[in-house]
Amino acid sequence: MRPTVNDIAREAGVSLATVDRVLNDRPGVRAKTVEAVQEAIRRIGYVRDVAAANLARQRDYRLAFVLPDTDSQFIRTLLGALSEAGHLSAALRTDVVLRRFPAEDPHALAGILAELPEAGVVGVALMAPETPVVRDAIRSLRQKGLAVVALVSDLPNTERDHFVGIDNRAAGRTAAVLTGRFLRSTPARVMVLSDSMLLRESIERRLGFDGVMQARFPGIEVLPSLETHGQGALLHDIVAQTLARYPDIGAIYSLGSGQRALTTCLESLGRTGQLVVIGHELTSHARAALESGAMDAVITQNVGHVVRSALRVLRAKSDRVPIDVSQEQIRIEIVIRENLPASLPSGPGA
Amino acid sequence: MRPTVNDIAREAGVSLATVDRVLNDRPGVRAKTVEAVQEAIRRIGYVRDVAAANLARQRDYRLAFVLPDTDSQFIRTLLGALSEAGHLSAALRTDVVLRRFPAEDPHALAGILAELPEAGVVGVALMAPETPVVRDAIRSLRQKGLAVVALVSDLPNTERDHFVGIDNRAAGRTAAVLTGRFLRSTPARVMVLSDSMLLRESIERRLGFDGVMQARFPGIEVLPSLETHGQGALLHDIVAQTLARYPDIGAIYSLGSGQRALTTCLESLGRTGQLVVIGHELTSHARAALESGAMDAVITQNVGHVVRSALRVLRAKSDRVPIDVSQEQIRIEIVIRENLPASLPSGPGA
DNA sequence: CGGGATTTGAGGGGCGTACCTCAGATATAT
DNA sequence: ATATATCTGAGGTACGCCCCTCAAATCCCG
Repeated sequence: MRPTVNDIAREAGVSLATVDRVLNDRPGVRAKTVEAVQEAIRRIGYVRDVAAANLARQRDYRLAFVLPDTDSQFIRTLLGALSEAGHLSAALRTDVVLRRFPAEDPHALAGILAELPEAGVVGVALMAPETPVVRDAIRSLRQKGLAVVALVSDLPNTERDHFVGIDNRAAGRTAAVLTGRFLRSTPARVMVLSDSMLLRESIERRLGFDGVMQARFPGIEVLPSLETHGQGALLHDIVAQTLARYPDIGAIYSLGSGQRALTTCLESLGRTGQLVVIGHELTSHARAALESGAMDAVITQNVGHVVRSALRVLRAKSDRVPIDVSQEQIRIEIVIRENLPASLPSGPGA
Repeated sequence: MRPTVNDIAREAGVSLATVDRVLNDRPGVRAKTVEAVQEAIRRIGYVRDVAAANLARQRDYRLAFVLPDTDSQFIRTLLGALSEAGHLSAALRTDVVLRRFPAEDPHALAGILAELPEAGVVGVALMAPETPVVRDAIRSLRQKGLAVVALVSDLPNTERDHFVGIDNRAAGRTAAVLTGRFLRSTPARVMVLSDSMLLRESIERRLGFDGVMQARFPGIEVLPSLETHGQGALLHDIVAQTLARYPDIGAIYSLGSGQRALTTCLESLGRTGQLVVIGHELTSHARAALESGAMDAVITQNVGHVVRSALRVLRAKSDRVPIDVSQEQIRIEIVIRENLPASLPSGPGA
């Protein structure tokens, strides 16, 4: 039988009211008595029944996901995972609100963040670049008692409680090893594509990639990153020109998550399957590319896991309860055609 | 505000008692009334508050993990994950009992399974080979209302509710692609090691491996599986002899999870780093081997995830509640040094 | 249409916790 | 020692649900 508050009271020789005051940090208890109660708690191994507590407290976790309003494949995948997690969160007295902000406008983002406390939100999962305004907005949220986690893209110099995502340098290193080992002939060049090199993820991946390439694959030359700004036509031109200029390109490393334009481009150039193609994020297009052989490997994080982890961490932080570190670690997954997870009925759609 | 049982009563124009009878399948309600109540439930979108229900019902999930008593690295890792999950399960009113059975004795296993219902167990996670006795034991458990999941090793022809683990054929295919692509020179042979080819996992992995090798890597010859029966000395002799006999062996594929003997053996032969070495299951030794470069890749399943998934599924089955398919899917993970997850303080000990 | 069987309603007690009030006990300062 | 401030105990109500009992209402059948 699990010990209850009544057991604590008996064990500590105090009343239920005092135990309650101690448990919930209410004032009006002598330090000595607090001590005695805590000692009793330790002795009998009491663990608060969170379910009962939440019931009594009428607690429901109102959490916000704040994402840029860009319409990338990755964001869609994330939204898919979020709506999927939403179905089940009813059972966990959690309700999730979604806020989008103009990708290039930190002030708009700060405004949105500032409105959250009034909306009764107790925790925020935020995917955004780190800027001074955002740092201030986060500090202000924390001071108001909200829990804040950085999602996918870390905000290391802010007061966020936690980061849910992967180490992108390690992801870049992983991509480099696969590229290097998958390449058959060794004096070769690698083309690197990126939506934008202003994004922290892209920079970090590139750093990791270059580090490994220099140290372990001296026969491979990595070209400077080519920015495509999410524009398919631009990407097509760049890739075609670069391939023509360097006939010894043996691999393409795509730093961002937009894989569709790349695969259709290679298709139209008749180069599908001739190059090692490695990219990031398992979107539905990346999945199709793996299946068709247009891509060789995808380095990814399990977005379902990311979303669920963010929810769990926000609840835990909001309860001031420790998190299970091993469960909340997001792995850098390597996906090839052979270990592609079965796709599930509910796609990344709306 | 989430609707409650009272809302159902009001909406359906019946009393609370009737709602309760319907919700909990208690007798004494006309079919028509049942219908009306269910209609009301649907209309207002009622979802039972499982936490409150469990509280009222004094429910605690008594679950059993039944594992062979072999002392392999993998079992240790599994036990580590289990004890880790145990810490946190207090909060989920779950208590886990562990039962070990003599690996080669299906009847002893059946006996252990048969005792579980009397011990108040409501769900079982079982890792065992499928035999007729075991099939019968599982059927009997199911008939008594227990939930049964197969752990790591599937029991496809039994009445188990669910399988928590990976598709080992796909895992073998994955290993094959990595082996084939990591190998530098192509007319080459691959040595295949296995603790025992009687285990379903080994057979399935081998099948997957061979399939891909034949189809995609015609220049690679895969040798017959060599059985080492968990004996380090035997493994040493076999590996040494085989390497001497076939100088063109370029890779070693280890079907089982015992990687320590292999790496020490290669070390003593002075061959570390010269061969592509790929194995299964991320045990602490496999982790060390990846870090030192003694192994090139490990195909694995996240045992922490496996254990937590088993617990969630057993609870869900026991509540007759649907499971979240995407969350319960166990991925085939590819681990190389670069994406090795950080090791956590609590190792696979005790 | 009566009588027995079935269905329904009303209500209470409980699960473990939160949060409130008020009276009484104890400590502290003067 | 007294007045005041601080601490403590007793008890109640609530959360959403389960499970039980008993009486009243309704049904079905002959």
